[in-house]
Amino acid sequence: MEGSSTSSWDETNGIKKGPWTPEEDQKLVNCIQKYGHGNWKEVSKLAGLNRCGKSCRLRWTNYLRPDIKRGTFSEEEEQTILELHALLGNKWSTIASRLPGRTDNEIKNFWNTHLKKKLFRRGIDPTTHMPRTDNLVMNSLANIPPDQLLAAVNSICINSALPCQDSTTAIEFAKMLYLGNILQFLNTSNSTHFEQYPAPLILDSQLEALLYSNSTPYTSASTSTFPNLNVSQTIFHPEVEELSIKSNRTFTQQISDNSEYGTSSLCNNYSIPELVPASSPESFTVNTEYQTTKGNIISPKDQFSNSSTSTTFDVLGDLMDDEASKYFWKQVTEYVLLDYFLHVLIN
DNA sequence: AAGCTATGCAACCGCCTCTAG
DNA sequence: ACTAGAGGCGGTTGCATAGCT
Repeated sequence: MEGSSTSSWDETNGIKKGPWTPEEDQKLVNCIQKYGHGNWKEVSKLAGLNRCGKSCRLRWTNYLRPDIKRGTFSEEEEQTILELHALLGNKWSTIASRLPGRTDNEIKNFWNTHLKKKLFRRGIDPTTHMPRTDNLVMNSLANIPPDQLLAAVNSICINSALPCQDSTTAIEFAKMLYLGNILQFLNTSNSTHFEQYPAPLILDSQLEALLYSNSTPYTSASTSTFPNLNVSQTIFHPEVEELSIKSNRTFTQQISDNSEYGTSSLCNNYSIPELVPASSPESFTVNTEYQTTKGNIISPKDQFSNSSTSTTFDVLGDLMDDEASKYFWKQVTEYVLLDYFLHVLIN
């Protein structure tokens, strides 16, 4: 940045603006070493700089000051910023006063470019430092007639290993689906594995409005038909860092002999079959089990009496045409979502 | 290799507060 | 008590560069 020749001039005052040159820096440093910096307008004049006092002050405090610590923030510094921000909000100068050698501008930039995104990915609202599930959409679920919610959630979970039995479970499940959608939305830009399959879910406009405006009430299931819960077009993204599943799991496939269908690709702990439209596999089965954080191996049926460790996906038709392909991936998607949510419940 | 996009960060802008006259 | 100017602060912009297609 410095040394660039893109500086501009303030037409009205004949004051130079833009990036500082090394010569200007040297003049400013020499002047401050000689006279100090009581009056910035005076500093600018004494240094022979065509800069306003404000610009000189900023250059000194944010860049030239000898006690500035440059380079990446340490873990401790990061933690301090997080704690102080939770306490103080965007009081950058106050936060900077607790971090020797760091400027408010540097901390502000670090927050906006790194920490905010990090918190968001962890499912934490960077403004309130509270879990992001505590929002209007979550609360609005309680206003949807229980029977409609139950029906809607189970229509999404069709063929899944985990049908909801009551509206309370349905609400909890809907919340988790929603959370999954948010996480998936935040990470679609990194997805390469599924790019050949139906487009990943982008949050629909109504949901997006709820997220960012916090003003549109979620009306009713009958008119909205659960746009935010429409996971049928979603390919869940298993590469999400925060979702990295710590448990060991195995996905095995049972494939008919004449099928070319069955090459696999490993994504974190998931082994998901690649779609190779060729001869028709009749079905394949996913077997899964879970390891808790305490190391116990359990199966879904230990948690939900009607669940199974094994789910079979049927493939429609003789050929994997577009419709069959979509149907197939819909099932896989739902299963992977369920798999993750179950993991969350267990752990 | 060239063009495009995303990211990081220095610097600016506008508003607020403080203080000297 | 009032006012003008300087300093301080948080938000925003725009440029340089890295990474990707």
